[in-house]
Amino acid sequence: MLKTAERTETPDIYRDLHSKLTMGGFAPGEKLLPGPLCIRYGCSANTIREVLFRLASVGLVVFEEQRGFRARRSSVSRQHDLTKFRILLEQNGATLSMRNGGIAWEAQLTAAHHKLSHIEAEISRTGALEPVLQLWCAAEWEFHDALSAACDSPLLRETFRSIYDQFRQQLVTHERNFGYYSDNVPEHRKILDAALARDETACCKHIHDHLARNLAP
Amino acid sequence: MLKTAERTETPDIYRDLHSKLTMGGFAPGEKLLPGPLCIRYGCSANTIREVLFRLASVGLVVFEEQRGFRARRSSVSRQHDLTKFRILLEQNGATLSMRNGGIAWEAQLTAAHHKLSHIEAEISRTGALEPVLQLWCAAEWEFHDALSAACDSPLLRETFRSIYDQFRQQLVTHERNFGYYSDNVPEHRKILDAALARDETACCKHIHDHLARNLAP
DNA sequence: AAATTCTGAATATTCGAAAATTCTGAATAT
DNA sequence: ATATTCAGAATTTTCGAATATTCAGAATTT
Repeated sequence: MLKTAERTETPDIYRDLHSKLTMGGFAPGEKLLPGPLCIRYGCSANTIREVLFRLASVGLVVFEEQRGFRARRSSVSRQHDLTKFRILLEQNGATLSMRNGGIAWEAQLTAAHHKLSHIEAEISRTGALEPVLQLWCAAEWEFHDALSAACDSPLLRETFRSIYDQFRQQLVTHERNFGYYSDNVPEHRKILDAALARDETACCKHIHDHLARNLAP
Repeated sequence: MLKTAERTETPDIYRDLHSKLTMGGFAPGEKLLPGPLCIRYGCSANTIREVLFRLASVGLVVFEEQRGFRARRSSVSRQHDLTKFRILLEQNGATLSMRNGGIAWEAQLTAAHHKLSHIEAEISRTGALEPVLQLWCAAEWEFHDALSAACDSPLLRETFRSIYDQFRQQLVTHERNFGYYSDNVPEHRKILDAALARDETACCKHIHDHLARNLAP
């Protein structure tokens, strides 16, 4: 009924922190103190605590009994682990989609790729990622999500969402360009073509190659 | 410092509810009301809420904005999804373990199997699962966990733990015997032998066959 | 010097109650 | 009959304060 102007709704707090965590708004391992966050969002410690528990459940935040919450620490081995696990899920999701998916899936995947390639063409042309960063992130997720969209496994998709976000969170701490590479354009293309051609082997290979550079350092 | 006799520690509440949820202590979809649980454990609604959030993060409980917590609903399609995902993770974890694992892993796996087969022999002999139910559950988990123990992927293992528990939670609602089958004995044996022989194909096949009956109904 | 104990400050957790929301079923209207 | 409205009850969510725990550095002891 009565709502203070500065009061932020709980789901909004969740979204805002989620976005900050996946876009480099916190340093790896940084303590997430209820105090300052209460002030920032105009709510009580309990509400912050609840939101942080929910972020912990998708792996972006780590909770330790009696010592609060931290943004995930980053490490090379974690980067590798996330990459390998992501490859596993994405290859499997795509393979199942290629088997189950029909016209609707092809349309969804093609549409997602079209949006993404349009944005990536823009980035190549201007040479600047910044102005379209939000758009690019959303489009890149949408494309990769669409790959698994017809796999018919809620568990796989939910797990993939979580792993994708953690992967992204990890990446922004290591790389300057939020994980954007100019090679993305042909790579996304190859994945799309193989998927539409129902070439499981090729599609898995291209997914692997697309992500493999994160296994190097 | 001063602790009431009936007061239960938060980690204990978590463990107790976790165990109830995976052992059929709640009906599928049953509402988990803070009120009664507060009384049961002698704590405030907030503490219960926190524990339920943590159980939601491992998938045993479902949280819906403004309408509280429920034990997971069960369905055939969820059973299938859990089974397929579990097979994927377990095959992958075992395969990686066979490649990375050394003597220590073999020893751990053998030990886990030895315990498990001892208990299962006991069950076969007496025909009664009940008296050793807790032991059997722990041993069955330990064996399946040991399969992935040397896979060198914390993410895979953590995800597997969560899926295994949800699988179990699902099973107890459909089956009378908590998922115990007399065929378990030879099946576990085959998995063990293939793993020790580093026969990846055979091991994956036996893992699949061991779980495949959950894809039927 | 190294280890241990103390101590105040900072932080995390829990509480009991207030506020907001959803649910239930009876009363009314279509 | 079916649908809609509307209290009252039950439940969820949030709050502000009280309690308990951890942390960091000074003081003490080995």
